[in-house]
Amino acid sequence: MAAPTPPRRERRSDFVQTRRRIIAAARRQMAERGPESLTVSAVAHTAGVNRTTAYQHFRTRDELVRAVSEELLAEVAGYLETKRPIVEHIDALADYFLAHPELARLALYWLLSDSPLPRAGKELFLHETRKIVEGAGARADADAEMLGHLMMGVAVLWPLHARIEFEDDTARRAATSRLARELKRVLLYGLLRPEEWPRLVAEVGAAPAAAAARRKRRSP
Amino acid sequence: MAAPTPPRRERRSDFVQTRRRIIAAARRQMAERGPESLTVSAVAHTAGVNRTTAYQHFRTRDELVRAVSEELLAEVAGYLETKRPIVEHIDALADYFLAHPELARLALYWLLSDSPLPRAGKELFLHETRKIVEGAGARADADAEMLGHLMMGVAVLWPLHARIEFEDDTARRAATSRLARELKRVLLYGLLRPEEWPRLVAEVGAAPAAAAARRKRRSP
DNA sequence: CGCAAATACAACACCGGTGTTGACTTTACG
DNA sequence: CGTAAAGTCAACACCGGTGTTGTATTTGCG
Repeated sequence: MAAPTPPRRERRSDFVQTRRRIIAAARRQMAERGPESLTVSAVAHTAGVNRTTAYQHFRTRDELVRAVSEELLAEVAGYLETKRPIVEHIDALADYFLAHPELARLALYWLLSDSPLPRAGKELFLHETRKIVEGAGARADADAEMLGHLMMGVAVLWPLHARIEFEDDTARRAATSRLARELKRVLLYGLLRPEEWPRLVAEVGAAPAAAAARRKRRSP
Repeated sequence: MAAPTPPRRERRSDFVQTRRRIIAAARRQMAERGPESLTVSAVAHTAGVNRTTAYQHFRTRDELVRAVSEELLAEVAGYLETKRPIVEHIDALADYFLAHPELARLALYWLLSDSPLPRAGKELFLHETRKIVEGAGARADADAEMLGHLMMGVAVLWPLHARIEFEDDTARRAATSRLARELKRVLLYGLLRPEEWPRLVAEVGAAPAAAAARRKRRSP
């Protein structure tokens, strides 16, 4: 009576491997054309698996998309863990996003169709900019959340754009490091010479105090 | 012999007006769900017009999308004409993009499916950042093209994101002006305090000479 | 061996779109 | 009035997807 379900033997190895193959194919397809246009038929085909087999692993198309999404999200979270503070790994991050257009397409998909997961993804991102702004190295009057949106814009759009703009991977990576450099430059020094734009300065306020001041105030 | 085509009378007024209605409906639909998911059926329906009538104006779905796209592109070009230098109209621009999510969706559509028009749209945008960088008010070592990509990212993503994030228009506009302020702030002063990030400074180079120097060199 | 899980395959019902066609109605204008 | 353009309508062929079902086939393991 201990086990009303007799220990059913399972051919786990194959099952798991097939599932992996399906997810991998789905992932490739999501990288190429986005989750919206993922079709179970195509996924099954490129996975070298019958369509009905795919339906045995994922009851609906949507379930498949969600499975891939969750896998991706976990991966990114894990990756970000290893990169602190991220401002010192901008190049690595840029390369990472460039190498994983599925992320960009997924983010877009989320953005365009308000599903439950997007919050998690966005928070993952904003969390990082908040840490920077709240740290000692940033200017005092920065707006972490809005800064996050600035960053998110590039992070999402660039990988997709680069794929189209540059044929070979070498050129893509070169352009990406150019972008990363400009990002770093802007973060450090800004773009405009304040003395030439008095009207802007009036709107934003004069050169701000440093965030470091806060820390110093705490432990003088 | 002057007129081999006898002056065919045309009921222009209705024809033109119907066409307008169809385009307007298509535009609304593109703003809501993007050009990919535009369907002639839905457009005809919301235009209060029979589906076959729509097909009399635009032979294919694609032709309809292209017509709307061209109209939009022309509009943006016209709008940008009136806003020089654009850095002094960042709020107006932000509001404009926020009010026209069709643009963002179209840009995305272009970005994701390398069609012929995108170049024109992207160039329209990069043209503006180039003018800024080449003007006297920018720092000397800015990379106009890459800067353009930074800007394009927000310009495209923010309107879509704001639509989802904020229910009412007031909140949307408030958040947008917050974003605009942060953008201006970053452009003027950057985000990071260089003295706290020696490694970044080493990568990018020290505080750069001003672009104005170039001008002064030319006419001392 | 023999069982059961994992997979394959074909057929089906269903959906929502595209683009076409032919016959009908409305309406402005010469 | 008569004509032709503009629009309506219903029906059709076609496509490519989804999800289901019933019947095979392979394969690992007790």
